[in-house]
Amino acid sequence: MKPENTDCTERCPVLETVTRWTRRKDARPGEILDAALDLFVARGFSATKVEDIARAAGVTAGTIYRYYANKEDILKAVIRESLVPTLQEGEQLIAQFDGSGPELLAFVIRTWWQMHGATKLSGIPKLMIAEASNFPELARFHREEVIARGENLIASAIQFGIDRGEFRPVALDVAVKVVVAPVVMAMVWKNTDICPGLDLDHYLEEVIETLIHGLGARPGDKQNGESEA
Amino acid sequence: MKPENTDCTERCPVLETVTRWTRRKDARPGEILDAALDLFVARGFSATKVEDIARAAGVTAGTIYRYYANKEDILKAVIRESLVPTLQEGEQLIAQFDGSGPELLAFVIRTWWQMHGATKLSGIPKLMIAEASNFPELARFHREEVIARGENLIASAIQFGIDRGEFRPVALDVAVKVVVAPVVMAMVWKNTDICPGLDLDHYLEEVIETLIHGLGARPGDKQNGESEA
Amino acid sequence: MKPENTDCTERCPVLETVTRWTRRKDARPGEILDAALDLFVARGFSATKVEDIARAAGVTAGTIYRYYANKEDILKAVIRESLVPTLQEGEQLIAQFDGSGPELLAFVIRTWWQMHGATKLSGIPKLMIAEASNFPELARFHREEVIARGENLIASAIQFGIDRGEFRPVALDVAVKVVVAPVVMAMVWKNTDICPGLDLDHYLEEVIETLIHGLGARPGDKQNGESEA
Amino acid sequence: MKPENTDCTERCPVLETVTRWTRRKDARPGEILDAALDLFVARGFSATKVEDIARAAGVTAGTIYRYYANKEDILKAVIRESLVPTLQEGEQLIAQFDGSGPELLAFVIRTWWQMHGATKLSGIPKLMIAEASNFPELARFHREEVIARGENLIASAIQFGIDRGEFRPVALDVAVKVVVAPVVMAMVWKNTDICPGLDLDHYLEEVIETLIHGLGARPGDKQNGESEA
DNA sequence: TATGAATGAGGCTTCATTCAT
DNA sequence: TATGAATGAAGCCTCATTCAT
Repeated sequence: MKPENTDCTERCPVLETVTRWTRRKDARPGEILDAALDLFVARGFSATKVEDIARAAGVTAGTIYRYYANKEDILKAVIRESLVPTLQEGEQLIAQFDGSGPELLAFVIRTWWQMHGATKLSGIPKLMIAEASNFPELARFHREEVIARGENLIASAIQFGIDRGEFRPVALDVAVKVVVAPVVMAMVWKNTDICPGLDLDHYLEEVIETLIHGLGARPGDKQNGESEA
Repeated sequence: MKPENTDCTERCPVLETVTRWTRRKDARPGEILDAALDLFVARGFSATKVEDIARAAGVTAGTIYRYYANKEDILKAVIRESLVPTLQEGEQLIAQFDGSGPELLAFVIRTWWQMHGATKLSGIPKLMIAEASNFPELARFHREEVIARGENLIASAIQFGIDRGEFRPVALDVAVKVVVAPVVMAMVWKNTDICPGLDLDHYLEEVIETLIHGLGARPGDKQNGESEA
Repeated sequence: MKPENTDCTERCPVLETVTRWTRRKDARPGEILDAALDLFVARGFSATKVEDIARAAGVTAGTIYRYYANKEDILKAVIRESLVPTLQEGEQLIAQFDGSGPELLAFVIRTWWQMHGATKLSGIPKLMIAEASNFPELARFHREEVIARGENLIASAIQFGIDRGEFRPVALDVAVKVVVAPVVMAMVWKNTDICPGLDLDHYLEEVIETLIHGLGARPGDKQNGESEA
Repeated sequence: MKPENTDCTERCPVLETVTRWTRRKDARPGEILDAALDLFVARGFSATKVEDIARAAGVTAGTIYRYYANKEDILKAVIRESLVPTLQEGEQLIAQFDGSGPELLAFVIRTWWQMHGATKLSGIPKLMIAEASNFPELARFHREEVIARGENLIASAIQFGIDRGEFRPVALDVAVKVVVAPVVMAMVWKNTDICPGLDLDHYLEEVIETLIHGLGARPGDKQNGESEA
C-alpha cells in the first residue's frame, strides 16, 4: 500500500548550520509549494502527507499551516501560482514570432514544451487529470485561466495558417484538441513511468511533423474566403 | 461525488454475447470490481473508501474481504481483469480486417474506441496515470500486458501502410505514440471534466484524418524496400 | 496544566471475559453518554479528550464515531437526552400533588432535587454554565426545552400560592429566579469542590424555609382579587 | 466570539481613584490579565488561545511569556489579583456601616454587587465553577482567600441580626450559603446568556426582600441569649 | 457466505511554548 | 523588551481491516 518511500529530504546543507529561525521567511511559501508540487505529482494528492511536504521543504508540518490553511489550500496554491506566470511569458514570446502558419504552430508547441514540458511544471497536467473531479473549483480555475489561454495561442496559430491557405479549414475547437493532446500526453508520460524508454524530444518532433502535414491544406480544400469556382 | 449507479448494461451490443468480466450469477467479485472501477476512476484510489465500494456493489465492507485481500488487491483486479479480455477480442477483429494501411489504422482506432473509449473501461487510463507511480508492479503489468499488446496492433497497421508505400517511413516506436496519445487523451477527457463540451466523436474523426495524412507518404519519401533510384 | 489524571477505567469485570464483539451494541450510545457526562462535568468540554470518554465507556475512540459525528455532537446528545425524560416524570408527579401553595413549592423543589440534584444529572447546570456561550444552539435548546419547562412548574406553584393569599404578589419571572438560583447553586456546588463541607440537604431545607417565608404574604399585602377597601 | 474591547473604565466611580489591578504606565501585565479575564470568562480556559489573549491585549503571544510562565499562570494571576484588592475595600466599607441587621445584610449584598457583580469581575464565579476541579490549588486559594472572607462578611451581618433578634436563629454556615447562592447566580447569569432577558437589578432587590423576610425572626423563635420565659 | 461493530494505526490540524533577532 | 517564525506534542477524526455472529 505504501509506495516506495521516496524520501525527498535533500536540504541545502549550507542552511543546516544556520539556526532554524534564520531561514528566510519570505522564501517559505515558495519552498513549500515547490516541495508540494513534486510530491503531489509523484504520489497524488491523497497519498501525499502534509508532513512529507514539510520534510521536503525543510520545515515541520506545523509551519506549513502558517502559510496555508489546509492541505487542499496547498494544492490550490500549487496550481494557481505555477502556470499563470509562465503563461504570460509564453504569450509574449509567441506574439513576437514571425513566420508561416506551420512554422508558428511548431514554434508554439516547442515554446510550450520548453517552458512547461521540460520543467517540473510538466507534472501539473497529471495532477489535474487525477484530481480535477475531486476539486471542481480548482478544475474550473485551471480550465479558465490556464487551458483556455493556452488553447487560444494554438487556435490563433491554426487560424493563421488556415487564413494563409497553409492549413485546411478545420473546426478550430476540435483541431486545437488534436494539437493539445499529444503534447499533454508527453507531459503525462514524462511524469509517469508509463512509457519508460520513450525519447520525448524525438516524439515531439514527430508530433509536430505529423500535425503540420496532417492539418496541411490539400488540393481541393475549400479555401477560406475563396470562391468555390 | 457519488457517481451515477452505472448499470453497466449500455455497452457495445456486440460484446453483450461475449464473456465480460462482469458475470451474473454469483457475480459478487465482478460487481465489486465494477463498483470499484467507477469509484477509483471518479475519485482516485486513496480517496475511494472500501465502504463506498461495498455500498456501490450492494454489499458491506466485510464482504469485500472475502474476495480481495485488501484495497490494493481490488485495484489490481480491476486493472488485470478489465482490459485483457477485450484486448483479445480486438486483436481477432483486427486480424480479420482487410483494406489499405490508412483504412486499417482507422479501423484499429475506431475499434479501440468502441471497445474501450466508449465504455467505462475508458476510465482506466486516467486511473493508471494517477496511480502508476504508486503501484510499480501494477504499472509493469499494465505496460506489458495491455499497452504493449495494444501498441503492437497499431505498430502493425503503421508498418503495413509503410510497406505498401501509403505511409512515410517513420520510427515505429515513436509513430505508435503519436497515434496512441490523442486516443488516450480522449479517454482521459471523457472521465475528467477537463474539456466539458468537447464532442469526442468529432474529435476522434479529426484525429484519424490528421494522423492518416500526417503519416501519409509524400513525394520524395524513401519507400521501404524500394531501390532509391 | 494537566489536571490530576482521573483515570475512569473501572469496567465491569464480567464483561471482560466476553469478547469485544459480544458487547450489547444497543447499550453503546448510552454508555458513551454516561461516561461523557461524567467527564464533561468533571473537566469541562475542551479539557475532556474523546479518548478519555471512550476509555471510560469501555471502548476505543474510533467506536464513538459510529454513534456521534464529533465531540460536539456528544455534548449535544448528553444535554438533549439527559434531562428531558425526567422532566416529564417530574411534571406528572407535581401535577398530582395536593396541598397549599407553600407545600406545593416545597414539593416542587424537593422533587427537583431528588430527580436531578441527587443524581449525576446535577452536573448539567455546571456544564451549561461553562459551555453555553461556546454552543449557542445548545444553550437555546436547554433554555427552551429544559429551563422554560422547569420554571413553569415553579411559576405555577408560586402563582397558586399568590392566588390563595399565601404568597405576596411578586413579579413571577423574577420570583421564579429567586427560587431557581439556590437550587441550581446546590447542584453546582455538588459538582465543584467550591464548598467542600457543605451539607446540601440541610442547605436545601433552609432554602425552602427561607423562600416560603420570604415569599409569604404579609399583613397589608394587596391580595389578588381582593377588593382594596 | 470576540468580546467587545472592554475599555474597563466604566466601573464604579468610587473605585476609579483607588488602586485597581489594572495599573496604567508599564501596565502590560495588567492589560494581559484584563484581556485574559474577558476571554477566560467568555470561552473557558481551554478554549481560550494564548494568542487571542495577546491580540486582545495588544501584544504578541511571545510577549505574554515575559510576564507569565505559562497559560495556567495567567489564570492564576487573573484569579489572585482580581478579587482580593476589592475585597479589602468592601470589608472597610462594610465595617463602617451603621444600621439594623436586615439593613446591614442588604448593604453587604448591594456593595458586593456594585463592586463585583456590576463589574467584569462578575465573570470570575463562572470561571471558577468551570475550572475549579481542573486546578485544585487555585480552587483552594479562591476558597480560602476570597470565598471565606466574603462569607465572613455575610456571616457577621446575619449574626448581627440574630443577636438583635431581627433574624431567627439559623445555622450560620448554611444561612450564609442561602444568601450567597442567589448573588453568585446573578453573576453567572450576567456572563452566560442562560437567562437572556432577566432584569438583574430587579432580581437582586427581590432576592434581598425575600432573604430579609425569609430569615426574619418570627413570633416564637428562640432568641439568642434570651431567657426562654 | 455476509454482516457490521469494533479496532487501532495514522493523517490532519491546533496551539502552547521557545528563541534568534 | 517585543516580535513572530518555528517547533512538536497532542488531540480529533478517518478508515482499512478484523472477527464473532
